[in-house]
Amino acid sequence: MKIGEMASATATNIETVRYYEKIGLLPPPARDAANYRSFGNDHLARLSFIRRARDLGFTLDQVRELLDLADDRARSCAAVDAIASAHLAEIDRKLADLQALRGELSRLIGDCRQGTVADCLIIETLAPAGMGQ
Amino acid sequence: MKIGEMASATATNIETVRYYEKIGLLPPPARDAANYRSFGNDHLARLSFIRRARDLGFTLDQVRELLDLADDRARSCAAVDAIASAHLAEIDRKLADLQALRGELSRLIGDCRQGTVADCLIIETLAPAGMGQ
DNA sequence: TATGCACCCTGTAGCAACTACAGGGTCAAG
DNA sequence: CTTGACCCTGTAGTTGCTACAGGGTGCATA
Repeated sequence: MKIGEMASATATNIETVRYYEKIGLLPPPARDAANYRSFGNDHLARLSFIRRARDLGFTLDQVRELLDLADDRARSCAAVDAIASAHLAEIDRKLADLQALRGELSRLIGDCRQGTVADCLIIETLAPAGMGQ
Repeated sequence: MKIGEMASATATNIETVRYYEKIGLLPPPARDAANYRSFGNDHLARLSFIRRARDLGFTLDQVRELLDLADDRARSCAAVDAIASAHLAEIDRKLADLQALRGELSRLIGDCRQGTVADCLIIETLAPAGMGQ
């Protein structure tokens, strides 16, 4: 199939497919007479894998590792589990950060009295004492 | 004060200070005889403002808007509130995404039987039916 | 006096993971 | 024969920095 077909089959941008090829995540496909890329089902499967892993928030480097591991069917699954667990820990860290942020920000907004900037508590919180007058 | 002093006073990288100047977030300071930047308290206050806003997750464009608003002390605080509220909504969106992701990923990891890759459920979930054998 | 060290300067390239052109070729339909 | 939908390569832009390379300044010490 041509690049447009494979891209839309995986809800991927055409440029992104070419980008994955360029960075070695997708092997270079055969070319037809017009020099158009000609992908097979193996490419489609690999691209689907990449997309799913990306949707789960894995980095491209992690995807690369997962793809390598997936190719070695006899190997222990432990390495796969390690990558996924590391990723989960990272997500938990981000969640905690974001939740703390949300708390601070919503407290700030809740305090807003809708007056002028001069006594805006949001600005006041951001500005160090004495700034701007 | 020189750049190093201001940077350490605000827990900012020296390069970041120069970067903020370059993109117009900090006004260019005076220079001394050796062409070193010479910052005043107004610069320090402005940089503190920027850092606090960044710590709250505002983008540099939002910080720029907030700084503009903060300078206009008579203006209504509503515009400030709008920026902060938009940011809060964005954080909530990210939180929801991340929580959904976390759920999927932890379910995946919980299912792992620690066998070989051939019957690894993580790989199986990522790979489309029939890939890799 | 030399020299070592901490500090400063400019300018450019790199990171992640794409996205968006510019400038061109190919192919089938009307 | 031209219009439109595709495809190609290659480069530059995005966000918010960070990391050099290659140089200058200023003070203390041997």
